[in-house]
Amino acid sequence: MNISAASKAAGLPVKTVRYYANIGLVEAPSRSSAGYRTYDDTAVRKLVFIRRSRAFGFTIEECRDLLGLYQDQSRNSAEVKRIASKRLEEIEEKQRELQSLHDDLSHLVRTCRGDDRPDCPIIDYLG
Amino acid sequence: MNISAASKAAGLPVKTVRYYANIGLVEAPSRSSAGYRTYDDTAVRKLVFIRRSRAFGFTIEECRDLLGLYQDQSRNSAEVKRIASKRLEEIEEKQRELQSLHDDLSHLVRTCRGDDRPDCPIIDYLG
DNA sequence: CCTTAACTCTCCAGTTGCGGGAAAGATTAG
DNA sequence: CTAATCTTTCCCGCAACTGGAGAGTTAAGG
Repeated sequence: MNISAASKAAGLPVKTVRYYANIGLVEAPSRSSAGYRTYDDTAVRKLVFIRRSRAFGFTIEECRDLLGLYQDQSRNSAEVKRIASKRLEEIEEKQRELQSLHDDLSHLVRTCRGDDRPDCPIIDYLG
Repeated sequence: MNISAASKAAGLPVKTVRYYANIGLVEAPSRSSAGYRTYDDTAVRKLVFIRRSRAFGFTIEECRDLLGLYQDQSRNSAEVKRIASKRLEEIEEKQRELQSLHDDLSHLVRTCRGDDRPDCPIIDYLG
């Protein structure tokens, strides 16, 4: 499988697939005689794993750890849970932050008339 | 006022104050004979305005626009409202995204035993 | 067999919004 | 007078890619 086939199978851009090997997140693929990267199903499965991990917002370093656990048949699920819980707390923190921003900004937007006059509670709030 | 006094008054790091002038977000401050930047209350007010705008998550370019409107006595509040509404929609989009991630990830975390055995619904989901 | 399109390679630069740190000059306190 | 504390400019680094240049490779069609 060449890189574009692997990228389609994994659901990742070609550039990203190369990038993940460059930073050592996945092992460097073997090469054809012309120097083309060749991928097998195992490599694609790892890429899919990373794509799904990234979709949860795990950092590359966290993906590295998760991928290690994925491949470790003697892993402790506690370690996986620890990493996931940490991410969950970050998500909850971000949610609180966004909720606060939303409350404030939506109030301002509602009270702004939005016409051709200069009076504006949004500007008043910011200034 | 030297830069550190202005930075304290504005609630922004010194580096950030310099950065905002470098990218032309605020006008370049006048200089003392030794080349030190000097700030007045007007300059500080603009920096505060930017800090508050940034706190809402407006990009630097949006801050540039908002600052222009702030200083434009003949502005239309409609323009301000348009920019703020756009940001509000982004916030809401992000909230939906985070809610979805939260639902999925919290479910996985709840169902993972988190012990010394390898079985793990989180890994199963990602793999 | 030849052309041409599509694919792949490496390398470098840019993105956003700053932060860190070096080296050099200015100012202030004691 | 000296030491500490500013301040300056400059350049690098972060996260996680993305875009593009320039060069080589391969597959399809005529």
